[in-house]
Amino acid sequence: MPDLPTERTSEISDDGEDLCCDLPHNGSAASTQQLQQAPLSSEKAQRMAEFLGFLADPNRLRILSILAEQEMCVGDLAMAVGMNESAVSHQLRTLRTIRLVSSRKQGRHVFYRLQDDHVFNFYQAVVEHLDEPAK
Amino acid sequence: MPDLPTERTSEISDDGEDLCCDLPHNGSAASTQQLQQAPLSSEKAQRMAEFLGFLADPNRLRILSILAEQEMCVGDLAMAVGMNESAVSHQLRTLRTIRLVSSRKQGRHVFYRLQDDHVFNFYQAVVEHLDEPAK
DNA sequence: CCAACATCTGAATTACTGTTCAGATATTAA
DNA sequence: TTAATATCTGAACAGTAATTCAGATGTTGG
Repeated sequence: MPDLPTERTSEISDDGEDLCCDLPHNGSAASTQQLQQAPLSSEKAQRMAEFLGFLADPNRLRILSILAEQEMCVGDLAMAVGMNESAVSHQLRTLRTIRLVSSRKQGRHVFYRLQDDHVFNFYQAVVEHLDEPAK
Repeated sequence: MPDLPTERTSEISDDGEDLCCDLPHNGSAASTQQLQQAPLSSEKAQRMAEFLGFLADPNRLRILSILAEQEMCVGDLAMAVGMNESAVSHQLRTLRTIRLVSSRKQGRHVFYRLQDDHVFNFYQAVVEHLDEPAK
């Protein structure tokens, strides 16, 4: 894990009386609390984190990047991303569970594809996000 | 990242519809591989996963949701999200390290805010994504 | 100076997640 | 039917990440 060079360059030291922490923190919860809309509800934050978490894996992203182009079966996917089939199958189960992909069976093969345009669009958004220049 | 060691040596077995796996997988890579573009490079997938992974935590999202509204210091953030200050500080260090937030020091307080509009916009995109109806 | 406060840090514990392994299920050809 | 293929599954393992804890650093007021 990267570490930050512990930057501690502050010369400001006027008595910051004007903003929030005029009182000791643990006693003045109420006064502090009225200042904004509540943070993301725990429940919603949970859903968001879950969704992002499912996207936040290199191998899953590579799988999705392929499925964004074309439908593909498990074995070929495994080959394309360089994982063994069991691992791919596990990941696909995950992706299927949360409805990021759907599947259709044909003979002994199971073909996977992105669940819908919504998924595709979001995937594209992330790609473009990181493609941006001067990041 | 291991390669698939499984050996498949068999024959064609068509069931009337031809898509990919007419041949055992490892022999027919070329025919299978007419992907328009290679899957996401490992390196890029890694970066994407890293970025998404940093977002994929309920507490970090709640912190960001607050900072999307206004600058805030550590103690107040801790109170707002219901974590102790040490945990928040750890998370903020993470967020600072990857440049999702920046900070300014004022007296004994350190105020955090979103690093830039880019971060804000992406955060909003995720929020809207999950706000969508009939998901 | 000292005491209270705000934040930060490292280490340890805990919790989570992805992969591997061994084997189960299902489909098809011979 | 059996053998080969394709996929799936659960359990164990390994690596990673988040939280807690105890204490360190820096800041302000008395």
